[in-house]
Amino acid sequence: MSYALSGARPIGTETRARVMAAIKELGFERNAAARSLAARRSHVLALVLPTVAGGLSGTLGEFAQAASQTARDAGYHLVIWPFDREEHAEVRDLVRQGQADGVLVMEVSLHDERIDALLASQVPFTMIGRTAELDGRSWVDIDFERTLTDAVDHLADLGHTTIAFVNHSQHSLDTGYGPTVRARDAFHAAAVARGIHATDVTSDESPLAGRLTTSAILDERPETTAFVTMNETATFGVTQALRDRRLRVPDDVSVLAVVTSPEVGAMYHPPLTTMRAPGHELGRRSVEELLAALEGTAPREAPRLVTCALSPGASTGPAPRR
Amino acid sequence: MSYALSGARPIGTETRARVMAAIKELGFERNAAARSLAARRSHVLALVLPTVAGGLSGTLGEFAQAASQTARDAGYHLVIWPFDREEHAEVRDLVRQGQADGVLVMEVSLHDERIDALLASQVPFTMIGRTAELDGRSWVDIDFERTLTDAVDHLADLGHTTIAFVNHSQHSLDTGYGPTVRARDAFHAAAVARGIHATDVTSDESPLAGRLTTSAILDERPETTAFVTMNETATFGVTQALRDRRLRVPDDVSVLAVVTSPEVGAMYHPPLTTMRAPGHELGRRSVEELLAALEGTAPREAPRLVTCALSPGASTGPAPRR
DNA sequence: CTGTTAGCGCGTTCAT
DNA sequence: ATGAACGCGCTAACAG
Repeated sequence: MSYALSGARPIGTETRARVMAAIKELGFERNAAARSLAARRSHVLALVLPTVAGGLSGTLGEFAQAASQTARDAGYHLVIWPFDREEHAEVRDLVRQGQADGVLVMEVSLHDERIDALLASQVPFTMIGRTAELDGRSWVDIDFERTLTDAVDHLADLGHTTIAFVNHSQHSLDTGYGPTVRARDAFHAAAVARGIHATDVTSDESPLAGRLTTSAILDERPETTAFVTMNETATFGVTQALRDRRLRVPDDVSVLAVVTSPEVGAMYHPPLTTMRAPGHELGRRSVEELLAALEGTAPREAPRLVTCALSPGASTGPAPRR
Repeated sequence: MSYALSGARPIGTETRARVMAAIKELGFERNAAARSLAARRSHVLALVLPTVAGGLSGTLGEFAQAASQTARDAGYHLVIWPFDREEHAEVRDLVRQGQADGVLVMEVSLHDERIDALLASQVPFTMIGRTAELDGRSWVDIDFERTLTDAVDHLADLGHTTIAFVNHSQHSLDTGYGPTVRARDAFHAAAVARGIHATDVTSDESPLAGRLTTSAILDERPETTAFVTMNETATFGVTQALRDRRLRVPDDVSVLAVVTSPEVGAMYHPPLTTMRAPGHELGRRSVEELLAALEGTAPREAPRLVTCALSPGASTGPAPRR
């Protein structure tokens, strides 16, 4: 068939016109299965994530949109494929069966069996996040070190000397979830660098847990004047606990929510100062990485670490006089 | 090849064993493209939704999980396919090109061009929600009539006589978004039935909009003692406005959030009484509908309308004495 | 119950 | 610059 028309070799202008006309008239559509079979390539990228990863939150939406767009511009479809955590094999088989050409893996932990399976089968993939071991792996991630450093600096510059950090759950820490581990370490390092009295705690992803946690911190360290939170759900509890104690934000206590969005910050009163999760950038970059791996292009040395920018709200202010 | 083994016809126990052994040893995987080509069926169901439909919210997660599971049990993959609103043709072409066998369409409006395109091309689909016209269309939806009736009844039973309803945006009403239209109408009908003084307003999907809207209602109708909200984001503003005016929940004013989840309700203080969006049920039912259409099975007459159950919180109570 | 065979609709290579 | 032929790896239909 004259189907090389679809871009493969030089074509006569007139011939092309004839073909295009025929295509219109017959309402012709290229068959994806036949193309995939012949070309040995599905032109599908799979975005796999744990089932209901906190319910496909706002950040995911932004990420997926950017990734989707980038993929489309390159002639690929991005499809979101939810899997339970235990289904390592299924993730790998998506590619081995030719359903997808490559995989974007979200919510990776420091030791992630899905990644082991992918590596063992030589399946092309890019991680959103990082395993502990990195060589030979393609990834993009939030720069937690930089983000937490900036967060601590912001508060230290405002005169705060005792800062608490409300992290993700203990479970996520125990299972080696990268963001939890990295953020904790970075917070500590930044606090030491600025001579800050630091408290860090984990909290389950619920407002109630955040409230209890915050309450406990205030009991133990009443001199705490600032909270950095990296737990969207628990943050609701943090502000509740402050309200319970008649502590005003930001006059008595400052709250800085990191790796979230101003939109979420706007749900509070006053609106939270946030450090925005760079979902868009991560989405674009991760697809670029994966495509480079797929097409054998040299994995261009672009930044793999993306930072969260400070988005001023009304929840951080100068430390109160004592 | 003896591949009918994979379920198509009776097989000798021993033959089966031999084949299975060979499969293990060679690490064999069936090729999806070849299967699709030969069988003229991709075994993929596409869940299409507008790009960043409010950021793939919590309800979507629940829906997707259930749909995904149901599809898998039937030997299908459910893949989430984000599209911009304007890309009607692309949605249709997914199936025409054989990328997917059928489509689940989310966020359908009363007059939805995507649906028109699907109908014109005879593509199998099921709507999550309903167009105005329904015949020959497969759908499942939330029972807004019932939900709003239950909501009004709940509050009326508590003695409230003036109730305000905070709906989705004016834009969604203007563009004929089913839930917005149906909920408004149902609220009115229910209020009339119970002799309630009803106010209904639309609000943009932001806390600020919810706050201003609520404030305006309280100015105009200070006798309002209860709010029904169907706008997750704006509801944050509703409670802020009440707090601004020193109105206590539920002593002075009751708040009932419908078509949301107790988890979201828990982000409030006190926790909101909610009517839970039946994401799980909708996900399961919608895939069942679509599969019935695909496999030519008689579209079994199961309920297409699913109701939201009341989940008690602490934000509704008896109407205050005047 | 089991072995064999003919396409499915494209990409690709080989002629022209 | 174009047409023709082959085969991607399977399913389904047909013999045995």
